[in-house]
Amino acid sequence: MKFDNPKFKPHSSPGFIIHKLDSYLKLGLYRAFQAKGLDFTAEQWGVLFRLYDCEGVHQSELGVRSGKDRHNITRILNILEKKGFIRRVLDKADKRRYNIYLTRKSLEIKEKLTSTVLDFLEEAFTGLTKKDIVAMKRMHEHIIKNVDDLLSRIG
Amino acid sequence: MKFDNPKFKPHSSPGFIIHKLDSYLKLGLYRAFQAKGLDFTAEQWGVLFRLYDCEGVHQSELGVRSGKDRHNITRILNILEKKGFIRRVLDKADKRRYNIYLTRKSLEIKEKLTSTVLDFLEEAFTGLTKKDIVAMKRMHEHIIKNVDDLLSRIG
DNA sequence: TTCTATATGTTGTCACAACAACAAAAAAGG
DNA sequence: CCTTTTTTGTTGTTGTGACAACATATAGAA
Repeated sequence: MKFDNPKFKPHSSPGFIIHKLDSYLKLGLYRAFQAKGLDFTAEQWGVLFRLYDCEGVHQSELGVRSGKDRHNITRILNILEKKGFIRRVLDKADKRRYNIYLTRKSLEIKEKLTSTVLDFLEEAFTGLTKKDIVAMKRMHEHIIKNVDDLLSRIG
Repeated sequence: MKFDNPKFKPHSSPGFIIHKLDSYLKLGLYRAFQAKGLDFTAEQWGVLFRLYDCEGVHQSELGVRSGKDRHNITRILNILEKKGFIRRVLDKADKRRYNIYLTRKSLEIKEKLTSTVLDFLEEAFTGLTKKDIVAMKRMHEHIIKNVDDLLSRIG
């Protein structure tokens, strides 16, 4: 009964804080990109950065690896394609699939993107020790697992 | 230099995990509501629950208190009004303002909503101690402050 | 082989966040 | 008092997440 007491208030609810935290991190990273003339959202960066590791996979696979469903990956890839950062190539063996490849343009900005993200993270996590961050991450993953179990049970 | 090392991977980035955590908490709460026949998103609940404490405030004030800007609060209130959970009442003294009031319907489901949320949180945070949660929340607020400072500086 | 089920990707809808532009009302300044 | 600025709320656009429906292609079962 961690929450069932008279002092429970929505604005101090863990969910409320976590939502705010996520919003701030996304907005902060977006601003950090803007400040360096990079037109990227946190999600677009997430997908592109994932591609640096697994170029050539098809859309659904990329979605799984970057935590997006196939609907959302379609639209994020539309944007990245329009901006010239990725190419869709129809799979010869399975004509349902588009395999995704990087362009020269996206390879050229990889370093700048990555260092911007690292600088931002350094600043966002200033004052926390590595140990803190590891402990926090473990708790986050624990909660995710709890909710995942709950979702599986509900269906 | 907490992040600047060869092992840095996007899928283990704190931002990635936090985004996933936020998504799961919102989806989990939405499902928990659905399972009890309650048609509420996490955000709609957040605004309504805030109103239980400060009925009668005007929209922008409600937005500040529930962490939404005035654009988004307008749309969330549109939904809550359409569903019959709130009423907009034009302020006599300041005709720019709509003060927001609860309806009988929203008062009647307050208990059911609240207990659904508390049950969900209990389950989501199973395995974490109160001390863990307090420590986690403190870290979250610390990061939020770091990013907030950064955003103020960038403008 | 043929019929059915599944996988892949697209499109449309709704909810939400961030942003710009707008109208109306109030406040501040002269 | 009148003009300018600010506040309040709305609307439109874009990006994202969750969902449903769809077409096409592949896989599996009869």
